[in-house]
Amino acid sequence: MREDGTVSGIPVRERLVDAALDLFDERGYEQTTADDIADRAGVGRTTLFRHYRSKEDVIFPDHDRLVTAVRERLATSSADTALVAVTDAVRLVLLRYIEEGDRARRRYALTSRVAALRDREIASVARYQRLFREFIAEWMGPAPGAALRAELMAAAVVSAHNHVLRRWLRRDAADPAAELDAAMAQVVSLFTRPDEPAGGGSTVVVLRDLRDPEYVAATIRRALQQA
Amino acid sequence: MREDGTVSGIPVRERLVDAALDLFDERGYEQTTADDIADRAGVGRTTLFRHYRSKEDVIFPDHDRLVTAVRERLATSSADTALVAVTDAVRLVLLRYIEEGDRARRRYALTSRVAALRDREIASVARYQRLFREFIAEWMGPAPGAALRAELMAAAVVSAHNHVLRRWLRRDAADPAAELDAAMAQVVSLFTRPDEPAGGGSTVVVLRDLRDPEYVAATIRRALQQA
DNA sequence: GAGCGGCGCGGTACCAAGTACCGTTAGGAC
DNA sequence: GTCCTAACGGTACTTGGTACCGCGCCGCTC
Repeated sequence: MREDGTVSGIPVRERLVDAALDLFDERGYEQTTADDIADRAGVGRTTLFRHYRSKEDVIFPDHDRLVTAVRERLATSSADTALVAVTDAVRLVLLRYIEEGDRARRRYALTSRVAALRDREIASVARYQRLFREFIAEWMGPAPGAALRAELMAAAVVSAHNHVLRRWLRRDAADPAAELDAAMAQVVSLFTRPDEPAGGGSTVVVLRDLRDPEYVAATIRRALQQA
Repeated sequence: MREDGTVSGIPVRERLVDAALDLFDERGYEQTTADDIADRAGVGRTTLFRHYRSKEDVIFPDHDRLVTAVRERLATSSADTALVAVTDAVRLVLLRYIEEGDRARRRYALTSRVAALRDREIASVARYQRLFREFIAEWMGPAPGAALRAELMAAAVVSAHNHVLRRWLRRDAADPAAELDAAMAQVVSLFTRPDEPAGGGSTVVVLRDLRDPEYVAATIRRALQQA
């Protein structure tokens, strides 16, 4: 208990987020000033800007740390496991949003209504996309056309993420992690096809439905012998 | 000739753009105030905000009109010519940038340095992407998985555009229109393949380098047993 | 207990973007 | 000339964001 009357042991940062979300819902984003948020949280305006760089930042997750986590996950991968690393990394982001639960959904409602917040969210996503683009480009190597393929694939990766995330936010996805895996499998299958020079001698096999493993193995043998 | 000394018959909007670009180069974006820009253009600050919604807007193209042009181009298409319309529409955007010539390159240099301007550019691109997503989704119809495919394809379309545009901005593209056509052909070929539903129990295996077929077969067995 | 140093906080003052409003002036129609 | 419109400039205001200073609390040491 403090002498200013605020009884809660809730940290200042959390109180600010709650205050901001409540006020944005009540009056709208533009109609809410930084003073309003600070007042409701029971702190001074200075304190708000000490904890968050801007009024928008209050309701957004800590993208800096998440980007770092993604970068680190990508870094711990060899050429063999590159696509696994990408899938893991993008799942990292999705799970972080899901952990937020209701807060993520309230933010989604806001970003749907307020252009400034939507732009902000998009800019954040672009940072992830850039990370994936650089990683995939390095993985693909300097082959002709690889730069474009890397850019397309990175865009597809974050789009797959966004697609599943939005479905979860709208409560249309019962098992978002599984949906993300499926979406990522589709992305991977899109960009790793045997037709073109698919980079440096990669072998891609796509099989419809689950078949007898021995049949699969035989198919693989044939495919490899053709290559 | 006017009595305030400004001799030029150059329109106010153009003078403002030139003034802004010059000042951003000289002092940097943040170090340049709206007053500075207006002063150099020989107008009042009020006039600046009459012509442009914000300080950033001064150096960006009129995306509102371009978005409208893209929407109109997309609207005049049947199901048969949908992909042609998409290619035409995205070429429309590329050509508009190219028309700007040096101005587009100066803006590119700025967006590379200034985060606020980069975010702004990204937000603009997102609007085109949304347009393409909605158009492609409608074209693909309500088939299962179409929403995701539309999202992926829209992302690929704008990524292809951005890739070629950046190459032209860096003077790496001699014939940007041709490069865009090639990139768009690649995008279209990516998303119009006969194999299809990669979601319904398909198994995708990617192996880097050519290895012993028996090793590959063993890997496949393991993968299938996990599934 | 007395001193002390760091840390989180609040207050004030300031800057710059953007808005609202009002008065002025140039230029065309009649 | 007169009236009307449209574009411009100036002033004042709101608000996000920064810089700076001073205060109180806490734990530490002596």
